[in-house]
Amino acid sequence: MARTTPQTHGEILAAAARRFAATGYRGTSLQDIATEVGCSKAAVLYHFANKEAILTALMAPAIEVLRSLDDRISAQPGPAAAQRVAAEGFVDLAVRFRSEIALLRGEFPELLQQPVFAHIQQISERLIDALAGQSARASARITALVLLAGIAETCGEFADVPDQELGDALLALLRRALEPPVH
Amino acid sequence: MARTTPQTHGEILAAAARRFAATGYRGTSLQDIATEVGCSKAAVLYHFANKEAILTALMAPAIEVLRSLDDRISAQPGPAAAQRVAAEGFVDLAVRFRSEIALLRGEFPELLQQPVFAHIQQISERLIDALAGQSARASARITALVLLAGIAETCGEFADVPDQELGDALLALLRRALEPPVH
DNA sequence: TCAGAGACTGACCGATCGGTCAGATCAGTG
DNA sequence: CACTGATCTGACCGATCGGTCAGTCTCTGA
Repeated sequence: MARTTPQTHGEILAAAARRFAATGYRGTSLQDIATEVGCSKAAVLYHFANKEAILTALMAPAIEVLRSLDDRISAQPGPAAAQRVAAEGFVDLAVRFRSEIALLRGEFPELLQQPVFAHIQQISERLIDALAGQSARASARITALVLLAGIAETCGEFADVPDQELGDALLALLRRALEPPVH
Repeated sequence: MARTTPQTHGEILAAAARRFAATGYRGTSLQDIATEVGCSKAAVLYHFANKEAILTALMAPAIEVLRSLDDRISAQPGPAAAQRVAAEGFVDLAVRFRSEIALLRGEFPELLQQPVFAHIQQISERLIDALAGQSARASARITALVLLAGIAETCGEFADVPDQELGDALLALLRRALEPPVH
């Protein structure tokens, strides 16, 4: 059963992604991942310090893109421009990283409290502000939060829809649904 | 420590609702609930057959309303009427039972597979069909799913918003966002 | 007075969790 | 040949999980 290939690291990541997507982060044990890879649980923990490190490695690229989107939104001159950039950027992120986002499905609240995702919560609040057109109206904030959560929660379901089509549908939805900023 | 009052049943339900809302169903242990009530874990299991029975008792009223909404939608003469009834009925349900729905946050996928919620999955698929105007277009189905999931996932966050205001905002959002049925 | 029912407790069970550890295997290097 | 470092294993750890069980306490009605 000894594996001579040192590519186990990548195999573990791929297996973990499949299991997390199927049964969630909490619902997946290290033994589940090890079984899927075909190695021992100890081998998994040889390549990764702990279970959280596996999730971190899987989410790192998406988090980096989210961070840069946050910077771009902050650099916009006004609420209207910020809303447009936020909508387009978030849809692009959701489409490109839908499989990664799907890993977090239903566990956003708990997972966001882990130190790795410490900044994400603040970023998502700024994202909601931008989508709501910096408006303090309750309806604008409700709309923004529903759309943000809805897209994040469901984008993983559309694995069979082409990027272009999914992106167009989501962007059209945001354009119809978001309330224009008061000026 | 012996409690002479036989109202523990209700206290357990209330405590479980608080804990489930705070840390989710999986993230709440029977011991957590018992500690919150101020009794032993065995006492909790004296009043309820098992952990799932507590969740079932908490969700029963909301499930009953969802079932009747499903019936009302099926009785509509055409896609346009069905879409309108589905939108209004779902918003009403989300607003009235937002605290109950919040208990399931992030655990819909796993919880829906439990026998208690066996029918819910089919009902929610019919709900999506109705909201999508019975359309087979991908964009219509994407829109319906995003809105349904977004509302279900977030309605618990607006505990401080009055029913009327929340309902108006959500219904207005649905009216703006949903694609009209093809006829 | 006392039997019995309802309410409840503490101790315990097997299973599973994330994680540790000593050691085995093996390829490469001098 | 000896040695080293990377890879991996099986056995094990303490903690926690949902759930069981025998027995205790209190109240009530005959």
